[in-house]
Amino acid sequence: MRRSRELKAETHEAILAHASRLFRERGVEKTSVGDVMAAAGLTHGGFYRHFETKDALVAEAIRATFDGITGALEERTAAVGAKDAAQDYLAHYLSDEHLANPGLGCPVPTLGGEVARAPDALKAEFGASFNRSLTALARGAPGEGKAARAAATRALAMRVGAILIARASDPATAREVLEACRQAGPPGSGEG
Amino acid sequence: MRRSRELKAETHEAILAHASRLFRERGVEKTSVGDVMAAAGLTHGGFYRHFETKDALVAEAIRATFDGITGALEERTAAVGAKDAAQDYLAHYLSDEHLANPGLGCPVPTLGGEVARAPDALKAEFGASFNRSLTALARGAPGEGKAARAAATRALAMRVGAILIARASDPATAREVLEACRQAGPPGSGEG
DNA sequence: TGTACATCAGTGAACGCGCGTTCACTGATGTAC
DNA sequence: TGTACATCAGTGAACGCGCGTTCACTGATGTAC
Repeated sequence: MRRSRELKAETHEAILAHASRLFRERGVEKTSVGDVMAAAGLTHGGFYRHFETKDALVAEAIRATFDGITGALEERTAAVGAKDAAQDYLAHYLSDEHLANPGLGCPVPTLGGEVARAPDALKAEFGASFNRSLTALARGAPGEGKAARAAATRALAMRVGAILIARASDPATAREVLEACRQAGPPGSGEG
Repeated sequence: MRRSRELKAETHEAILAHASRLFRERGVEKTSVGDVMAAAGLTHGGFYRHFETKDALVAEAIRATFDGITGALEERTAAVGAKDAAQDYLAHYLSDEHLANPGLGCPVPTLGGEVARAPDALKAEFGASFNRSLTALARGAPGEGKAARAAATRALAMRVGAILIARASDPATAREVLEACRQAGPPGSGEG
């Protein structure tokens, strides 16, 4: 049953993609290696031909998830400019769609808590990946250099907190929190 | 080995207090019933004289944790006024001390992700408890009624996101994110 | 290009382990008289 | 107030279960000649 190199690479990507989604939907601890492999249409035993341990998968999946966001921001920046790309991203962040689809959304609210308790190596991976996304976002923030980056950081932090609170609460509270944060406007515009 | 009613009540409170701390430090899933009981100086078997299930402990611990914050805010409001109480709380939120001590800190960054994936009943408990804390905080925010509450929500959401990102990242990224958010100033002051 | 052999992607049973929960038990506390 | 009995807080062994990981195996792919 040996597969070709190309098929193996496809399998590797499929495992990563399903892991990325499942980790965000259910959390890392509640997602078993078997869950990920079954989602990819495989059995659990073959997992170790692709990753040394579950922890290695977690690190690679986190990087892949952030890289997807960074890449999408860069593509959108090329298409409509950095400012609109950043504002679109931040507006969508507080949308009902993002609220309802953690498996397709930002990994910070979904995985941040678990990563915070993980070994330093994973935090380094998370921090580095997060930084690349932040850099892409900051290109669309008002001001120069550090000031723009700080404004983007504040804008993103508020939205991360808002989504985290909203997802952990009843629907009425979720609505109120998102509504309050939508009123903040774009980064650097006062509150935001 | 039966204990008096008073001793049982003390045991109950001790279990709750240790659970509250351990859940915030390690997460709910990584904290076993045995861990909590051992921290309280007991063996695991007796747990079920106090709580029907681990889930019941989680719900009670989350309520107790938020109630502690709400109570502290109300005491501080009585002592120094609502505005200073709120500003002190928000300033401390972004402190290195809060960053380094999740077990003593706000339960939103530590437990929000796990609660987001929990049954609706727990989300309702979390939302209701969070709302009481937010109400206490909003008494110190500028403006009236809904506007003050919205300003307090934005100020808190930004800080929740900041601490979540900082704890999940390497120390350099953590420092940068906290520094950027400390520059936001008090709620309603522009960025907040 | 064709052949013989080595490699290895994926399978599925099995492992050791920690978990939440149950249960028989102990003996101090609570209660009925 | 004193006594006899019922209750039950806490103990520690045991349970069933799901998990991450290992391993012998299969057979298609890769490679050496």
